[in-house]
This record gives sequence, C-alpha cells and structure tokens, in this order.
Amino acid sequence: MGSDKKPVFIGTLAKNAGVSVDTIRYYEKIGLLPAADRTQSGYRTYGLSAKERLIFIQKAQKLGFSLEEIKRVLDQRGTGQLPCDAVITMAQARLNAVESQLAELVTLGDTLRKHLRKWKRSSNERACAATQFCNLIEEIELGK
Amino acid sequence: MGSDKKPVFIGTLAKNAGVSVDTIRYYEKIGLLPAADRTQSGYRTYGLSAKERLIFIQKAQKLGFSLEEIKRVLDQRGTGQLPCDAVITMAQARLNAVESQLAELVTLGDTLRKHLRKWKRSSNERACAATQFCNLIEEIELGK
DNA sequence: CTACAGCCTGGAGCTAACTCCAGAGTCAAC
DNA sequence: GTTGACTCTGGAGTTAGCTCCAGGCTGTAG
Repeated sequence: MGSDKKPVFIGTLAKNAGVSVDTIRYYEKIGLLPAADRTQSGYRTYGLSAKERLIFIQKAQKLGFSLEEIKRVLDQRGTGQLPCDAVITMAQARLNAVESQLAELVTLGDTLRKHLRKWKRSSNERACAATQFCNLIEEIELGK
Repeated sequence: MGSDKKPVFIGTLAKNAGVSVDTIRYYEKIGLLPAADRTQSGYRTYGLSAKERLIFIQKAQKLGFSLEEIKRVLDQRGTGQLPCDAVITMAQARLNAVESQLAELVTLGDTLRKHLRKWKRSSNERACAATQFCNLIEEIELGK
C-alpha cells in the first residue's frame, strides 16, 4: 500500500526546516547530511528524518558548535555510539572559549569606554592637530 | 650633509614595529601605508614615520577598528583634516557593536551553563539512546 | 502546449587580515 | 667570489558558512 506519496523535494524541505536550498546542498557536500535519494530525473528526495536532522543542526549551532563539531557528533551517532559524553565535553570546551572571548570583549569595551569618556571631556581639536595622526588613538597603550 | 645614512629596509622596519614583512607589503597594497620609496634595485626604504604609522595602526586595532576604518582615518588626516570627530564616532559605534556582541555571548554562555548543569545532573545514556541523535541537543529551543 | 517555477552541477565569490609560496634578483660579510 | 640572508613580484591559500551564478533539465498548472 502506498508508500509512494509525493516525494519531498529540496525546496519543500528547506522551507519546512527553515534553511535555504543552497544550505542543504552545502551540508550534503560537506557530509553533514547523507547523500539524498534521487528521483529518476536526478531530483533529491527526502524522508522525515532529514528535517529532524536539520533542526538538530540548528539547535547545535545555537549552542555555538561548528559544523565540523556537529558532523563529528552525527557521525558518531551514525556508527551506533552514543555521543552524549562527547557532546558534554564539547559544550564544556565551548563554554570555556565563550568565557575567554567574553573576557576579551569586556576588556575591549572597558578600554573603549574609558577613552571615549576622556575624549569627550576635553576639546581635542588642538591636541589632535599637534600629533602625527590623532592623539586620541596615539594615547592607547600597546602592551601585549 | 649626510642625509644618506644606511637605508631602512622592510625587514628592519618589520622588526622595529613588531609586525611581519608580509604584513607591511599587504598594508601597502591596500593603501594603508603609502607606497614606499625604492632603492635603485627596487628595495623598499622607509623613514621614521613609517614605524609611527605602523604603531598607530596597531593601537587602533587594539580598539577594535578594522583596517578599513583605520585607513579612512589616516586618509582623512592625509588631506589635512582632523580625524578626531570621526574617531570618536567610530569608537562609539564600535562600543555599541561590542556591547551587543557581549550580550549575545552572555546569552550563549548562560545557555551552555544551564544545559551543562542539567546534563551533568542526570545520567543521560539511556535518554540519549532513545532519541534520534542526542537528547542533550534536541532539548534546546529554537525560537528566534 | 506553453509558461514558469523549481531543480541540477560545478565552481566562483564573500569577509578580514593576513600568510605562504616559487622563482629570481640583491646585499653584506668573509 | 662565494655563501647565505634578505628582498622582489604575483598570486594562491587560510577560516567558516554559506551565497550566488550560468546554463540546462524537469515538473506542473492552466
């Protein structure tokens, strides 16, 4: 009995999963999605799991994982192993990275705020003219 | 009288300014540094201001400015105008960008921490096996 | 039957700031 | 005069995740 419903083409999948057609083809190319089945005329067709997989990818991206990392998880799952431990390890590493990035950004923000305050407090036209390029920037420290 | 000291070649400048030779040539190519004078044999030679300019660029980079932005400042100064106002505007814009990036990173960090806590609290092997890929990730929300 | 939307492939382009390479010429010390 | 370190040019490669294109086939509504 009819398992030959209308095939789901790439455009429909894209719309349902909320990604672009090009993205799907790109994912297939890098092995993040398995090679799709094709109709006789070469059109890719998809089953239910394709959408799930795309949703999964988006969720993992939302956690800051790279496609490479996501691929590793999916590949591992594909061999029947459970990727949970790896996911936790990855998430921990990601959190560490986020926190060091965060620290850098905070430093940068502080530097910017500090100098902006200073710059706005004083009229800088004269001082600026006196330096080679712009005293505002020249007063930054360049320590490692 | 003797303004014909030993010429400063690119390697020396690079060392003095703390950048690579390739970086200097790259900066020249994109117009961030003016075309250097050349010896008869085609070697670039530099005066004092070259090092200053490279230091300036590094300081501006430390404030998070892009080379494109730095170029605009330098070009403006080159025409005799004072770039201070533009610098302040740019710094303000940069600060705004930093702060929104910061907010994003904080959100990401919170999400990661929240889920890590949850994942570590429970044994996930069984649950993970029950889902299509990995319940850890599948439980993320995908709202915009 | 005829539009016209959708699909195919391969490959280029985008962003940013470099980095690296080959192949050839040059400079400085010994 | 012979090393060996330095410099030159032009162009390709790097990272990440797409995005866009041309030129050509396919599916389907009217």
